[in-house]
Amino acid sequence: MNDFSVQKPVTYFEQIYEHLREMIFQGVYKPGDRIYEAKIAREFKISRSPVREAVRVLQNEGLLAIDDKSKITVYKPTIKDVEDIYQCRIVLESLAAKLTTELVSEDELQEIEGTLVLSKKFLESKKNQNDRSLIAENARFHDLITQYSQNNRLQKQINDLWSLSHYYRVLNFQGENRDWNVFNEHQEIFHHIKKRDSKKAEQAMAQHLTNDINHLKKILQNQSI
Amino acid sequence: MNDFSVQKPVTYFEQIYEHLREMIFQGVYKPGDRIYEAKIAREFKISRSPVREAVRVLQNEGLLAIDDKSKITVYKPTIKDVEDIYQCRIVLESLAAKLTTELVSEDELQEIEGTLVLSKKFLESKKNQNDRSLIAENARFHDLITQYSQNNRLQKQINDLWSLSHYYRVLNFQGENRDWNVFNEHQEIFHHIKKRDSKKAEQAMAQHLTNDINHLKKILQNQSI
DNA sequence: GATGATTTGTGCGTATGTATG
DNA sequence: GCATACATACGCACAAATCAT
Repeated sequence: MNDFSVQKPVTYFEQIYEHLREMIFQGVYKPGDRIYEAKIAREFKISRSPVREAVRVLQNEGLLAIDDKSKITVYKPTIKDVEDIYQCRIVLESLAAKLTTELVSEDELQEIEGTLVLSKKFLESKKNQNDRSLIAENARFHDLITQYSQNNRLQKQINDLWSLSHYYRVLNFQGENRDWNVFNEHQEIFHHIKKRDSKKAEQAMAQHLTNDINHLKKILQNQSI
Repeated sequence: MNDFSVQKPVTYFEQIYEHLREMIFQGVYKPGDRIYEAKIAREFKISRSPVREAVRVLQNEGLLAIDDKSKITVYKPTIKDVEDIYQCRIVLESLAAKLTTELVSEDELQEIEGTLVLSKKFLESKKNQNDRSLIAENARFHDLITQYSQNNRLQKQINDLWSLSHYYRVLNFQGENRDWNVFNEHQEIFHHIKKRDSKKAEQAMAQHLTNDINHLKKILQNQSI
């Protein structure tokens, strides 16, 4: 007996949707860049129909903007937008931290701890700035806490916001010791989760994200982006 | 000189998107109902392309579900889903109440108070159950508070959640005096906003929504929907 | 501006899959 | 099982709007 079963082929729509998302996250498409339906369709040798559908969805999510002349561009958040996004993230991710503290299993705790161990390793061995793997590990920390909250809707809401602030994630680690500060804040959050103190976990998450946005604002002011 | 300028014609896509949303809200399409792209296209004598795009977007929002056989149905939340949605609404709408308290103008305060005055009128004159205008006025109360928070992202997040729980909104007013209780809770929230006590406004909103979901769960258990 | 090349909005046909008798 | 009806996924064509020359 085996578990083989025929899978639904992934539609072009889904593939293009994921692809565009990835391109935006990885910075291949940068904020403000123009996107062409037709060009993407040609690139993958498919018709424009599935591409159009993907574009509409990404626009609804906010990752793409379509102006009154139907010009499609990659979303470029203003500073005010980023502040708005963070205000939402603060309350939603704090909720996630609270729920996760109440529900997390031992195995899951280990998973979270794993990201901290790795982060520390990266930090200590790090000579170069803007280490991608560190950023990824930090993202994973937040992501696991979101997942373990066992609230699908919360997960989607947080993910959407997360996507929208992708552009600023890298900036967040610039400046004196912000990387180590983030690490310490993550450790504190984890500590409270492990101690099953949901109230403190919630507060630590809120504080962490508040620090994030404050730090980000300081950096953005300096380089007047 | 006048301010005339030519407007972009509203695309079929947008019109269909709004239309489907409305149909779902108004209960013309009920949870679980199947939807046919082709049928909608025929109904409005347009092609299926714009309809497809609208359907994709609504699926992404969660209002429509597309199963592994591409069958399109109206989203039917489980009780767990509703609880998840409310957990999110509680933190987001509390944030909205807080922000609005800090930012609201005198005119806007009057707008909010207006919904309370109308609600009261409807309640007192009401002999029949499930008064549509009362429900609409209550929705407007929440909507104004969300708007006046001046956080666009928050507004979109709350609106999406709101859409997803539309189906249960009517149930919320069933049962002994729940309609009056809702009114009193709204009045309390308004009171704190007017007094510019953002902390209390926030708490009152959280309490109100907590009462809502508890009431809803009680009703759902009884009729084992 | 006028012209030609793109690009988007929409209509429509075909292939493939699913349900039903 | 088979044939028919119908639904969706995708490709393609055309018109109108836009942009560059």
